[in-house]
Amino acid sequence: MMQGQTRSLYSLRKIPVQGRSKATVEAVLEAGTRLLLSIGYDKASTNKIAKLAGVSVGSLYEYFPGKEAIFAEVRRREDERHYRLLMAGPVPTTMSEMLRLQVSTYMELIRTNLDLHAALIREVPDFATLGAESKTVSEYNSRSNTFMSLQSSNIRPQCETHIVTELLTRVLRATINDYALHAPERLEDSIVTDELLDMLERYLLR
Amino acid sequence: MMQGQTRSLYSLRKIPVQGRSKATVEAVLEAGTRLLLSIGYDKASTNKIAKLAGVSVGSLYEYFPGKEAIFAEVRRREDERHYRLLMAGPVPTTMSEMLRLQVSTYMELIRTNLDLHAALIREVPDFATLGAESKTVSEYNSRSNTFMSLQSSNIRPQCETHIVTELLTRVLRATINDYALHAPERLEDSIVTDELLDMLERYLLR
DNA sequence: ACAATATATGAGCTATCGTTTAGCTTTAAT
DNA sequence: ATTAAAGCTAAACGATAGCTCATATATTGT
Repeated sequence: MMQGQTRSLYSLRKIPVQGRSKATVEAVLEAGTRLLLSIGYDKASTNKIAKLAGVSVGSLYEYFPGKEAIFAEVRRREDERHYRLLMAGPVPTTMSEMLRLQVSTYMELIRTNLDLHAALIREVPDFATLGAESKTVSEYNSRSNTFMSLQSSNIRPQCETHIVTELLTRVLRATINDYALHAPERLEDSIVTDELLDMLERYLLR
Repeated sequence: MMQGQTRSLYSLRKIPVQGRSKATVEAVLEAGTRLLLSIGYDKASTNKIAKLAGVSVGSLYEYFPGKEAIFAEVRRREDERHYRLLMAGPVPTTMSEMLRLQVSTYMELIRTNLDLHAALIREVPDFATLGAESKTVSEYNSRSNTFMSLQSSNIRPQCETHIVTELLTRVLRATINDYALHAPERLEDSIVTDELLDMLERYLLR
């Protein structure tokens, strides 16, 4: 009499196999994004999303357990795009290049769709996208880990390296997010990028 | 035939004058805080808040235009507490002391009521508390501005000082917020405070 | 051709949302 | 003592939320 496992609020309920159902899912994601931008997270109900998508609510619930899952999926795709951008350019060879890659890539990601990212940062918790690591993500992570262990001797701070790495990552992401939400015009100002980078470099390097 | 001005969604609709109405407002704020912690922002409705406060919804709407205003007020009070903490200790005399004051005070503020602050950071937009600057806040700000202009010659970065100040402020706040939300246990680790402070100092000072 | 599976529909359910209102009680000022 | 202002109550409104289900159609594999 056991029911099926309790499913995550943030993942697909079932994966579409035929073409039309894939189209349904895409339409829902598209409409969800549009509504997120136009009326905001709170007022974007599943009914409205389905209507705008030209799909029945029933169909929506076939694939998504609720609206959180819709936006989590939108975010997941942006994350994917982020990692692809990180992999796209030349491979960094120095710590300094690595930092510059991180900063400029994340800035670029956000700047090319500022409103969407602002909404995602505000509304979609990042644990929503935890779990299922895509191929791109795990590939990047292993590349990154290898790089870090090679560079570890060039790092100034004396405390445990994972503390340092974590700090850098958080400062970078949180700060850029903060600008995106509260002072987006600054993201156009290369001085801010430069100063942030300068700060991270001075901290990290001898 | 003009209606009264459209009021802010985030400020009190009318200020309580008698003792019992002050008690009503306090009870609402208290209940709001409790519900925010127990069931979260989304599910904390005005009806539930009123019920828990032992007050009728009507009374609640007498003073608050909606639930945003309730939480905005909670946040305003925490902000006030923040500024009072900043003013409480000895006045900093060097840039380095100033940075340490900022970091340790904000950490302390958050750490003493982590769950509440996490919820506020997540849910209550900070523009909600804009406008009406309390006496404490404006007093602190003028003290701080005076200090900064005295110290400006000791600052390393060459770009405009308001860019630098803004960057420091954002890095500090956003990073600590990020730890509060995603890795609160780190806030207990003095190494993190030290490293963050180190980063800010190295950036700012010669 | 024929099942079996996948997909789509949308009316309609229950619950709760935010909010107003009419009437009642308490307090303060004269 | 009277009265105006301040405060309080709780029922009730319409709107909308999330979600299900009975039914129907499309696709697939054999």
